[in-house]
Amino acid sequence: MRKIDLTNFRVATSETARDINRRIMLNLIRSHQPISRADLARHSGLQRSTVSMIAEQLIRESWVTEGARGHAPRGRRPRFLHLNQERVGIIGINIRPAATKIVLADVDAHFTAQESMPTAHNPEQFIEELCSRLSNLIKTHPGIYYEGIGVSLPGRVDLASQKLVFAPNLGWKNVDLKTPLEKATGLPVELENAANACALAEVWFGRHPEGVRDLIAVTVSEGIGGGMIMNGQLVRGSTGAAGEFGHISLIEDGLECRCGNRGCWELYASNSAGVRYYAQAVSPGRAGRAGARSPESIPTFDDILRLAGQGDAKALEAIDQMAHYLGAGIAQLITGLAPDVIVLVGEVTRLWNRIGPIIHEVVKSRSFTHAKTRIVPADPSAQPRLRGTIALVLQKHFGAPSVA
Amino acid sequence: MRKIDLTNFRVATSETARDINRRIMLNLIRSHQPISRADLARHSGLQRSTVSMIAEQLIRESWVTEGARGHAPRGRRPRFLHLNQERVGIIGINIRPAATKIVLADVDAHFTAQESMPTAHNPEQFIEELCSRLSNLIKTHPGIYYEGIGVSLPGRVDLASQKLVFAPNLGWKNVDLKTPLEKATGLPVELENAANACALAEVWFGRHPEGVRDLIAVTVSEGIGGGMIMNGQLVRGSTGAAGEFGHISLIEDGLECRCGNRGCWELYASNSAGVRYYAQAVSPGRAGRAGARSPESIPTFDDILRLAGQGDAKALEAIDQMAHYLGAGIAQLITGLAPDVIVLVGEVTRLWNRIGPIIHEVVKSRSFTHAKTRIVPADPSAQPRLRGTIALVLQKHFGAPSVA
DNA sequence: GCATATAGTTCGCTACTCGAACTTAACCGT
DNA sequence: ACGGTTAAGTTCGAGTAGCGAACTATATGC
Repeated sequence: MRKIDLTNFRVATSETARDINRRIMLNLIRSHQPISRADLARHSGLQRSTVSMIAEQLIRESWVTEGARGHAPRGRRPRFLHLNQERVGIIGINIRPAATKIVLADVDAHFTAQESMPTAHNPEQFIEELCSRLSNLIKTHPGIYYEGIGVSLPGRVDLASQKLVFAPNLGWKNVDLKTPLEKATGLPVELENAANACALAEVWFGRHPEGVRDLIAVTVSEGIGGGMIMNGQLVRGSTGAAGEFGHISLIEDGLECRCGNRGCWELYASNSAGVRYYAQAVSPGRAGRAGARSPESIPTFDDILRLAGQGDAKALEAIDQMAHYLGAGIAQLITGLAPDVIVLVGEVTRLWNRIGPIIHEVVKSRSFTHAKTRIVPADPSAQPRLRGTIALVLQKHFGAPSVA
Repeated sequence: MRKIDLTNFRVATSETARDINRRIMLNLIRSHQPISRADLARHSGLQRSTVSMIAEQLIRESWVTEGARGHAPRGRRPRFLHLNQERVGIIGINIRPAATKIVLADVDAHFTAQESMPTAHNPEQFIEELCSRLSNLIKTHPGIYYEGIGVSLPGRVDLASQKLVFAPNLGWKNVDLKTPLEKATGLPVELENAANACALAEVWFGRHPEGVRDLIAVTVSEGIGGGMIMNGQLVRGSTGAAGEFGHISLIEDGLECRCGNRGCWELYASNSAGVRYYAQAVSPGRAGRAGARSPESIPTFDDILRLAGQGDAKALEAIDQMAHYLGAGIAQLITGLAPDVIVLVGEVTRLWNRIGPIIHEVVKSRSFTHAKTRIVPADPSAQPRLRGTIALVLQKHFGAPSVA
């Protein structure tokens, strides 16, 4: 039960009922397609007449198409409905320090076009390049209803201004991406933190049972990020800063973090931590700064993953240590938030066979709660960040209507 | 934007619009009373005719009464509407190990009757006694529409079965309170964990600005409990176990907790911890179990609070240490969840002048986020747990309708 | 070819909101 | 005292939506 927000509510009009039932229909078609009108009526509890009216509307707006006739043992054969894959185009943009990916996706988050571009250090320059690529993408793919643009960012977005507040890995501060992109394309733009995008992707496209409404995505890369879905909706906190699990402190007097705190989770379980563990294992004497060594000799996290995959003892040790602390942090999340699912996102999940059992064991020994949280790795080939950007736009049509 | 739950949704009927607008009206009247129909129309954006229809309905159902005429500089004078204080009776029950309190409250959570009873060790016996007291309460207060019964419990309630899963301080396990109480009174019964009840009380009756939709209540007594409101609604997690912040681990290899984990927050910041700190300060040699001393010599937490209030150095030291760890835990909550407000509930808030600054300082040094979380003590005279039980029932009529 | 079963449509009824027109009730200046 | 002005509240016809019964369309099987 939600409290009505008197600073921001919407009254019901005569069209509200249709809006609600329309969204329910869209969702039922999405998850049961192909499906007949009669089955929709049975699943929803609405009258067949009402379902027919709504279906007609959805077909007119080409959200839905009427497909082949179905087979029935007796009686008139149903006419199946399904979502119109061709109609909807959603543009997803994933901005990362190394590169920015742009995709064109359909309603099922299948990518029909993909391209990559460098992420410029200068935001103005980057935006200019991005806008021209977007115009070009739209021009070369005509005949599509573009529903909007979703953007995933390595930083937090301010709720009120919709500006990127701070992205340490990009070196950007207070950048307004929304306005120029909307101007250049004429499409609505939704911005979201990368971890939040991953959480959305899992809820909307992940292979979780219906009824999973509390889910946490943990992104492990240079740092650790988090995205939370509680009661079926994204939790952003008062300013959009909720989910910064990378900076919860695991160790009271632990290592100093650039955030000002000590013992932050990401100092012990991120890819950077993995690199540090490996460096210490290789040369225990020179514990500490990896920067003290010459650049060539510093292995990347990818190197360590590869070595670990090949059975290198020291790489495995580093990975195991990371896994241990991943488990320790995840145990905290389970204790405090008791979600149905925690999804891990990041390169390290490639060694899930190795780290999965370690994580599960640590969690088991440290979280007493009766919550039966499943801990699973995200499929990296599914590109969770990009799929999240699609979910961001899809939500507007498939999400519960904002009412009261 | 919420995802529609296809396992549990409600379609809209022709009455849905009325239901939505009715709830909005009730909330507007609640927060602006006394208010005229015309002002309601202005605040809601509904037509005056629609407002009049709804108002008529609410008056007929005696949720609302028409009060005095207002004054206007020009034109017809408005007829003010306000909530009908007399009509609604909500019964609140707060079960604690020491005693159980029963209250009868009106719409504004003002208590019109209060009584206390011992909390029996045997749940069956307790329920029997409670039922007879409730029947008696209802009999002696006729002419009231009883809307329901809210119960606050020192333990977690299973979401599906609505049974009390486990209440360590009561020594109860798997107790079904709902069914017998509903049978005895004929009223709907809502159960909730005490910390969740406190969070609800703050959101519905607390003096926070409208628009506070993310709030955490932290209850400090023998242990530490937590209740979370995110996006304006209670977060219970997959099984109802969300909010067990007392068992997030602050210190990796800290003290062993009965939960099986180590370094749990409540071992360092609960009243029990305060008692331990004091014992250690008084006789540093015999660190550890307070049980080794004779019962008379063991000061209760209340004693320590009193001593600290009188300026006793060792009591103050114990309280300060508690405050330090309260701050450390709260910093974690702010980092991870970035709520608008954190409300502290418990006897220790009586020394807010002492502990407030310590908590704020620790939080400031440990949570880097840009979240501007306010940390405030709950007013103990307001009886947050009991008011929460009222909110629990009030929600049903004043909360957003469950739609889609 | 007729009984039966199921899918989908049509149509009158009811509930609801909108918005314009109308009624009611106050104040004010002459 | 009286009409002008203003705002509150009511009435009523139009539009939108869901319900449910009756109806049409189309399949199977004996």
